[in-house]
Amino acid sequence: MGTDDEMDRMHSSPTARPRRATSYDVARAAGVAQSTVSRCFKDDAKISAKTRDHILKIASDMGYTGNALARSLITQRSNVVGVIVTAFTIRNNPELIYALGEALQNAGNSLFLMVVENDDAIGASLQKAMEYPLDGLICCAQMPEDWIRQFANRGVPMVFFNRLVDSSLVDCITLDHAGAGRRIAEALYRAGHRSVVCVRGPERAPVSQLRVDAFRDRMAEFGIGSIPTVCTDFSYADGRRRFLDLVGGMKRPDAVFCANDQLALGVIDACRFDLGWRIPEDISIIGFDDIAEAGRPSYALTTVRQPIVDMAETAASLLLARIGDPDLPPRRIMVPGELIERSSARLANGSPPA
Amino acid sequence: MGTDDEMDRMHSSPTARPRRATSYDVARAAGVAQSTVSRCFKDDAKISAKTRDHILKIASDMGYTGNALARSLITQRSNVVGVIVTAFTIRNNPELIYALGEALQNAGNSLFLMVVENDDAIGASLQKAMEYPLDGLICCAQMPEDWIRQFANRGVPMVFFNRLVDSSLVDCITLDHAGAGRRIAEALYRAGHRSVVCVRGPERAPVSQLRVDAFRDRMAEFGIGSIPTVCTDFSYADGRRRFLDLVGGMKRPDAVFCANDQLALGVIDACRFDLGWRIPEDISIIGFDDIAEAGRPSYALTTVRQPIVDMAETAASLLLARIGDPDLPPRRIMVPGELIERSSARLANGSPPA
DNA sequence: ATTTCCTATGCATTCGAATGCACGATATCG
DNA sequence: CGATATCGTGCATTCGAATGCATAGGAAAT
Repeated sequence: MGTDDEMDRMHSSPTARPRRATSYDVARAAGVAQSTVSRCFKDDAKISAKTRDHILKIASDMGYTGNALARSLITQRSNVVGVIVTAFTIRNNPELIYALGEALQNAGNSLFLMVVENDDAIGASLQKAMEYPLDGLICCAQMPEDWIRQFANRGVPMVFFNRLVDSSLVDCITLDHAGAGRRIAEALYRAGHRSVVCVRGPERAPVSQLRVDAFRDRMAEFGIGSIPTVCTDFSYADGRRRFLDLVGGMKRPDAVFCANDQLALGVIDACRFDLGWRIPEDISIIGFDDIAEAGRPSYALTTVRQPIVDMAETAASLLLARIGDPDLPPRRIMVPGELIERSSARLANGSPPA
Repeated sequence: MGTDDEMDRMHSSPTARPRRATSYDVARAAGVAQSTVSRCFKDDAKISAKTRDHILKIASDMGYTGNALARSLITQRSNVVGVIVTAFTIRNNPELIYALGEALQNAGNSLFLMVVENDDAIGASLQKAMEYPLDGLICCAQMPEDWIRQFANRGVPMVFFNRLVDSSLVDCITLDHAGAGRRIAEALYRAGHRSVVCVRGPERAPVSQLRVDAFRDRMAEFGIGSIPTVCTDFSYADGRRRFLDLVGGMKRPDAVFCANDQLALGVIDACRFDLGWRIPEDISIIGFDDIAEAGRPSYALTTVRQPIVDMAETAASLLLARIGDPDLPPRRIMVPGELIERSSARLANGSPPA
């Protein structure tokens, strides 16, 4: 014979969303108090082995699982970390997402992902991130100062990834984009290249700015002041197209510096398939990032390696450390980019190109 | 002169995590009840314009934001959707994550991302997903039957992506992998290819199985029963290496069917750079997915297009629809794969290869 | 057998927002 | 001017788990 309770449940409307068992349900079934059930799932709790086993058995029979929401509400700790990424980052560095996920999950955290079209469209995501009591935030996009202050006021630790934020309230990890840009300028100049062009990313993309501006500044120091440059959306197709537009009206340049590898691949294909130029005999091409395709023999792209997985792991541990101790001094890590010499550019010391 | 309250805050320990303003704080400051503050943020609430403006002003001054946790607890609706993806999916179809994120975010939902190394390592993520009261789940990995039943029991709508689940409890959307596999077999056979090999994904990867098994079955129907096949981890490097192992001990085959494009790119490079075989004159190569690189002139890979962004959007709307109405009949959508003919395979009717 | 002590358990409160209900104030009508 | 409807607000409860405090019960010590 069922109790009234059971009858109630059986006769409830078929469309009613099934209710999950709560600690009260388990407590009632086990003949103990709710607090005792709660204590079953804490390691340090003082509870007799007998009761614990009894309750655990019943809990598992009923399919009971703690409710993370209720728990977070009372403990003031959600174990959820927000991650903000741009469309570009997802497409260009998918590995980053996976590495962040692994690192955070292994430390017992969950990942609240916010995707944004670009750095300017971050508003709605930040609003969401505010309403959700996140334990921390890893941001791979630019964030306005006042938002940073708001998060800081609420004690939400933040780590910026490839965005150097000028604030003592947050941690940063970034590649040394500028340093690598200079390095490339030096390498090209030393190898005798004098007529150089640049294929940038979007006008306001910080990463592209840093890379290309440093390159141009260093070249200017070498006396090479005029460097034809074109902006793109960072994609293969746009790189190919705009490069063709750029060189359409000029003498063939010696070398091209591209703000990322996708662009460089586009430029390579433009040279090979549209212009009939040989690489690197006719023109040197250098990219940035060292994505998987750059290493393939069809492209063999000379580029700067961005150790994205290492950086992701570092970002995660920076954040976890600060969650553990909010009073840590702000840290800003700058990772050097390694120049990977393949065969898309003549970099060896030699006679200047004809 | 500060009030006592202010003094308290200033003298509190520097390590104390700052407390965010609650609806009670706002209520006190505005001289109203907490319930009135709460009503300010609901559209349908009956509240005078005057009070609303007054409260909203104070709320914004105090930097008040609703607490999504507390709200979800009482409304039984979290507006958070779980997404489970494998490492392979992230690497191979990063676009999927972005498209899902966009679709879900535009509908007012947030994304709870769980990354898993492969289909077998899904357990921990499912545990997390259970504890979190998610409004729904999009799963791009295989899930054991009993877990599916558990989620269903709790009324969590689920959509499987590229995993055909034999359960009336969930929705599915998947490419017609088998159909496309057969299609490729037909195309190759019709073009005269008789000596064919396969480069598969991991032994137990469902997607690889469907594609390759259907291909082999169809070939068998044509009387081509023995098809040398090798398993890989789905990566470029493994594809290249294992293909070389495979063909090392045999006469050059007419054609290769690869379970995905990464593998096909590896095979192409193996032919070109390791074996010196011309494509497609010496050998036809067909891939699967139509990733970005497949379309580039350096590869010009003939492949099956998987419309991943469309599929992601469909998956999101399937889920949102079911969240809105749990009694919808289970739907299983099978998307046809379009054969994209580029120049890595001879498919035109012609004389059989020498 | 009595006291002491400790362990295991229950009780009550808390986290922050949503909401049904009651009630007071104001507007509307006869 | 009084009766009634309407609108706005407050009160109290709820969601589900965690935890400080009180206490019952048993074991150990005397």
